[in-house]
Amino acid sequence: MIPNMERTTRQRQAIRDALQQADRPLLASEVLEQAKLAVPSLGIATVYRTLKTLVAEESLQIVALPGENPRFEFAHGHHHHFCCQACKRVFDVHACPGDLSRLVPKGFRIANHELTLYGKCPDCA
Amino acid sequence: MIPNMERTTRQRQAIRDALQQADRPLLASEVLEQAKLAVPSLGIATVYRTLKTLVAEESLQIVALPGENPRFEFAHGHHHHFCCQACKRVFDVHACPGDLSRLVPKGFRIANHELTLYGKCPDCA
DNA sequence: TTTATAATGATAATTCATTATCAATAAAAA
DNA sequence: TTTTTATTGATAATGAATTATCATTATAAA
Repeated sequence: MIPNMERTTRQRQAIRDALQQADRPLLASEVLEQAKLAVPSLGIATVYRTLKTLVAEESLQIVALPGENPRFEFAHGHHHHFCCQACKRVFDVHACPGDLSRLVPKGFRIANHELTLYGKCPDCA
Repeated sequence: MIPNMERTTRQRQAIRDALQQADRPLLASEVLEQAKLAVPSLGIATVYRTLKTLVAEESLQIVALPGENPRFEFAHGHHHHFCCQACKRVFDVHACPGDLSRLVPKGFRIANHELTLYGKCPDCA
């Protein structure tokens, strides 16, 4: 069901490249769009298949923003995201607000957190 | 298409009550479950219709957590959410980390932010 | 009450992202 | 090369949330 990628194909390489070269998480549709530049015949089914395999082997992380379809990026530690309200692109934010335990009432135990910033990116500001 | 609620009905009252009495945002399914206690015949279509109207008139806010269906709560200013990994309930967090502009590179302009905390609530800790 | 019609609720339809199907293609072993 | 079979891609199917339909019911005005 999930192919284990025994063979190297142009399609898979193009999908990896698209994700590697983007410095931000990509939607499946964005991966298709980018990878099509290298392999115009690429189909969306291959994109989903490959994303699923890369997630299964923990090479890719899923970035789920509120109310948005999942985005994908190669795993690289704890970080947050900035969503440009103009161009809709999502950027990685490598800084972190740190300990947030002061925000919750006694009794709540924080194990993790996700922060999404909204605004204008440098290109759109 | 979106009814403007000219009439008061038991169903609408039950839906309002469910949302008002919960101190946390509810899924459409949770609204149905709660409101059914008052009006057992209540159907899911009426829940969605009423939620849509209340959102349209800006009485309700939509709370979109990463990878989750939308939740609904009566509007009450800027706040954040805590998602219990055990019971899956979402709690309001009224504190806020404050200014986060230090987290983003020069050129990014932050207009808003959403913070989701994950962990165990007092009941589950 | 009686009447007009807004609202309900069962359920069919829709939407849309994702997955399965399968004949054709291509990677890599023989 | 030739062969084997993993992979592809067009597209049909699926799944799940939400919305539309419409006959029936109930609100509130007359």
